[in-house]
Amino acid sequence: MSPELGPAASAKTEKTRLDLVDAAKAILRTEGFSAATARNIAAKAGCNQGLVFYHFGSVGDLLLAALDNVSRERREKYEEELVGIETVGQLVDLATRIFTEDLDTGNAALLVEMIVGASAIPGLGPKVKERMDPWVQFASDAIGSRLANSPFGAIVAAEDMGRAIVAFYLGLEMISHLDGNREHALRLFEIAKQFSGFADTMLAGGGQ
Amino acid sequence: MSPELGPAASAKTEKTRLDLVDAAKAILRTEGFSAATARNIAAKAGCNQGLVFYHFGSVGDLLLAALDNVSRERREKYEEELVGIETVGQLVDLATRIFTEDLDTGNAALLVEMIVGASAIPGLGPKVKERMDPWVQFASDAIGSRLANSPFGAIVAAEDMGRAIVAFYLGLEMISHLDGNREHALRLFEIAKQFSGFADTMLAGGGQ
DNA sequence: GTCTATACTTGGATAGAC
DNA sequence: GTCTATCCAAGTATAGAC
Repeated sequence: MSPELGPAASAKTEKTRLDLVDAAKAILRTEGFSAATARNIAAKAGCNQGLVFYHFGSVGDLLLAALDNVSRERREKYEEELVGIETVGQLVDLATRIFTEDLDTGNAALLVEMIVGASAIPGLGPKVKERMDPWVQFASDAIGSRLANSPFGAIVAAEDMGRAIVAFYLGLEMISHLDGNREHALRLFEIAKQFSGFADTMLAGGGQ
Repeated sequence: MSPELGPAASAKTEKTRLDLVDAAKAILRTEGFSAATARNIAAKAGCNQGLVFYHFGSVGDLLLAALDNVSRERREKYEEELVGIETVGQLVDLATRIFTEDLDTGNAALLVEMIVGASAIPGLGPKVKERMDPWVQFASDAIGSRLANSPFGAIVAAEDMGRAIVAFYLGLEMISHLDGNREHALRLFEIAKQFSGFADTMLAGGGQ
């Protein structure tokens, strides 16, 4: 049989690509942008450094592929979890779960590293921004549809609120990361939970 | 006259040190951590690259000196502005002014760059953290003394609130920087201002 | 104290063998 | 498609002349 370009052959090269993406994700999560070099990533993927450039063209493009991968995974998962959420209390619970998970897996760190690290590679900034917008949108949608008819909705646009939430999320990751302590951040979610009861009361009274 | 180690001689070397610190600040503010190399900084300071190591020992220590310098400047300035602040509305006004200024001067960017970039240099993280703590403290003090007697004060510890504010501040800088637009962030402060009237009413009623 | 020169290291990227 | 070898650029840091 002649060497095929069929499923078997492409499956192997696809594995290499996936290994590289996974390795890039792992390094961004645990060691940060500055450690995400072609050599480091390839070593973790168990393949040669040159393959980064063969498959992705540049280190920057591999990192973008890693960011895309994480974004897709998270989006699918959390959009599923969003259905059925009614009260502000439930929304805060979901936000707490998302944040805790992203903090522990390192997904939040990956996001921060890519946003801040983007300035190190010319032209990377706008591409990272494109990939961040869906997250602001997700937060806006999650909150907006539930507060539009409330007193809050009259004052704050959903998009502004979504941006505020994402900003808070990113900032909390930075601080938690810096002092190596997630408890401070998690306590803030407990406080939000306490206020959510108050918010639900207002929504029940002031809604449509 | 023999070459003195007195005021004239030390004044010149002091100028070199200051030039290096100023250059480091400028580069961190406008080009970020990854561009803050000994060569870049020395070029901007108009002196030789080797002087970075002569005066500061390493690039990391020069960057810490730059961070110290910015922290001191800001602290002196803003503590002065804090006296006489009574209402939550005034507090929000001050916060807006601080944030706007830090955004436009690049001080907020410098802070973010140092926090995130710290992981690139072994041992830098804890030293940056030491220099961040006063900022959380400043925010805690500013808010804590004014809300301690309110319904909020019963639920939220001043330190938690200070951390939340700093996290929000850092996150807003990241997002504003990424999409090159400060208007979105500033709109959130306008919203906070609208709510501050509500808060002041509650404080007037609920406080001693 | 400041400069030039240089040693050493690391990282992006490509060429060419297999 | 994957590997080895290599080029080139940039960065930290030091030695030694001035």
